[in-house]
Amino acid sequence: MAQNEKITINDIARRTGLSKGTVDRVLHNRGEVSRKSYARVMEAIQELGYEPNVFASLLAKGKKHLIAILLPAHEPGTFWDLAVSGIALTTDSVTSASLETKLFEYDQYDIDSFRTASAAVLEAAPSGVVLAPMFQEATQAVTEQFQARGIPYCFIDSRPESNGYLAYFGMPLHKSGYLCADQLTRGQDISSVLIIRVRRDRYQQSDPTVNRRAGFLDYMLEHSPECKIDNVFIDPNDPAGIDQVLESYFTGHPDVHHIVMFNSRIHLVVPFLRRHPDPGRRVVGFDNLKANMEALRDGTVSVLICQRPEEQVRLAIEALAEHAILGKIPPRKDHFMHMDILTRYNVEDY
Amino acid sequence: MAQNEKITINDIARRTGLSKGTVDRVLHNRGEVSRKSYARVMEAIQELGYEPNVFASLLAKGKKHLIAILLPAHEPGTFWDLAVSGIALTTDSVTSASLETKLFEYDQYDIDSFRTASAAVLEAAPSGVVLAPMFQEATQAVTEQFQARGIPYCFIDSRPESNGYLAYFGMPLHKSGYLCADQLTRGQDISSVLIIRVRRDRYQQSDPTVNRRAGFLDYMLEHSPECKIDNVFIDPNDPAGIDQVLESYFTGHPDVHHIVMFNSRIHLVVPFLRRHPDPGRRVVGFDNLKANMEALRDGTVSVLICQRPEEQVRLAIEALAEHAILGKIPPRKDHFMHMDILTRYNVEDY
DNA sequence: ATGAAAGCGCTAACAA
DNA sequence: TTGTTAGCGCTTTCAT
Repeated sequence: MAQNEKITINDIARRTGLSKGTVDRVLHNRGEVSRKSYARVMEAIQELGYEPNVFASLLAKGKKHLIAILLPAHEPGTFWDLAVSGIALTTDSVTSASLETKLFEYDQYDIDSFRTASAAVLEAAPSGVVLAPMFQEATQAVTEQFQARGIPYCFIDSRPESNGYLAYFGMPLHKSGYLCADQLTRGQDISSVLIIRVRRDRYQQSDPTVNRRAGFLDYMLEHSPECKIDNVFIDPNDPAGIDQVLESYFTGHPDVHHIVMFNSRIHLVVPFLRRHPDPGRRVVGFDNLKANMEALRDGTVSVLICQRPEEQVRLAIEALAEHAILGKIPPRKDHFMHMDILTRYNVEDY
Repeated sequence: MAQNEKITINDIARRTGLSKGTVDRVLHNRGEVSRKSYARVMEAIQELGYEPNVFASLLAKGKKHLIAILLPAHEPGTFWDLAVSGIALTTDSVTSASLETKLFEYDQYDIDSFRTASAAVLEAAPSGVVLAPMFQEATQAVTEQFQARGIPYCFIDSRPESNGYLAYFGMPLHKSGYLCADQLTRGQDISSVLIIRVRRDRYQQSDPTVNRRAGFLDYMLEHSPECKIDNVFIDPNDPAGIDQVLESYFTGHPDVHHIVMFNSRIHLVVPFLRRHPDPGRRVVGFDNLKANMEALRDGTVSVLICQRPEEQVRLAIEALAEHAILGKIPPRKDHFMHMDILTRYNVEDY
């Protein structure tokens, strides 16, 4: 397959009787080349099987590419904290010599902070940006800017309906709800489930959990149509309130042993569950937050469905890097990541 | 953190009043440098915060590193077929410009073919080798050769007791048996299990499944001590015989609904199971062979526990590459990979 | 023990 | 439109 001796642009210059300069021009088709020369060069490239030497190229241009990462602030122990930790994974030490990443954070409950952060990204004029679509219109607005300036961008976690992105890396949401239901019920008939939800304010946020919930309900309808499904709402910032809500629910429904939560915050209810043990209980949540994993270890949570957010950002960065450095376009746009099932017996090496 | 302007060996040459040549000598400490110069250079490196430019380095030496992959022949649809497919994952297009991989295959049932393949590897004088320890002594023998010649090597899948390897990537075997038992029983009490085993000949092979089985039995002892555990042996090359064995077992034990197999070949019994459906049956196997995944999809197999062999070889190659190109030593030697739990509801995106 | 100099393959600025 | 040339940062050979 590989030529025995490496073909260089010198070889193809000689072969065509043109100069390195001209060859380089056609290689990066930056015009200023006659049709005829162009054709000759292309032909020689084919025949000789020329392949550019990335190292030489990178060395010669000596550019550092900037990849901007635009995400909600990563409070320790949150989902976004996990995602951010993925930035470090791009240590592909070689690539990294010509890559620089910069994190732009915003308050996921404050659309203005998002706008500010977006402006900063544009200001930085990166070669690519990784982002999660939190605020629908505002996201739409920035990405239009990106397109106008020819800056490629990748979505992670979820993905708007728009179409100009280079690639998307995330979990298939509807399916994840389906899987979640199967894990909760173990494929057996159950009579009642409690869904714990976070009260959402009118933040104009997109809510990825609605699809998840839909998947869950679809499964239940198909497999356990008789099952009674209750919903309860909690406020993440009010631990006492959480206790109260659960306390009152469970005194009213001592027979409910199946609990599920569709976002990453199952850990919020763990303290209550720990104080009210129930050997017959089964709890399923999402995402490998540290607090969640701990609850898995001690058995408070039965199953966690995870999506490796770090991998998602790593892959997004890599896609962008390959695009910036080598001009590659990912063959597929949408990359649905595998959903990992975590139990106490396989958490350790995650 | 990063210096504003990139520091080069010229900078440090100038700073020390020495030449590029000398600086290079200390950088790669290849002697021929006076203590004094050495110290001066080291000091300057510290002060200026010099970091080598990988591209320039690679360009200048223009060497291609060869990584040898020494594995059992990858009959399509087998475990090793999956592993081999991981070689392609090392397309880290940048790195790959200076990396070449070569696959050396042998018959896993023929120790002589292994010896021949090993010899070929040594002949090729690679910069690193990835291997799985199939034959204990023979493996010991080659790796000693590797060490003698300063060739670093990584184990995948399993790992001998020896110690000279650069890194190991594989599944925690005992734990995988434990997890397997939990998935089979769903944490509930069960009264009987059938373990299907492959009759092993006296091939002097190492058998990774014994640890797995041990983990499984430990779990059962702890959680379902009353459970009756049967074993049945099949011959992979005799489909008719397989049917017969199962037929006769199940007519004698119609009450056994839990089936498990500790190697990657659960697909061997799938045809029989398909012909004898049992809605109450639960089957757990290992590894994402195509045939296994199919059985998962149609419900014949309930759960598959997988270890991403492709990832293992990718990681091993990368470790070797980093070592060869950049002289990096992986911080950890043993990398136990996460065990993926696959059900019909999350196979699709695997 | 050290320095000088010729590349590695490609890019980009400048001439022609 | 095309050719020439000076690097990019590092390695390596050959003098000294």
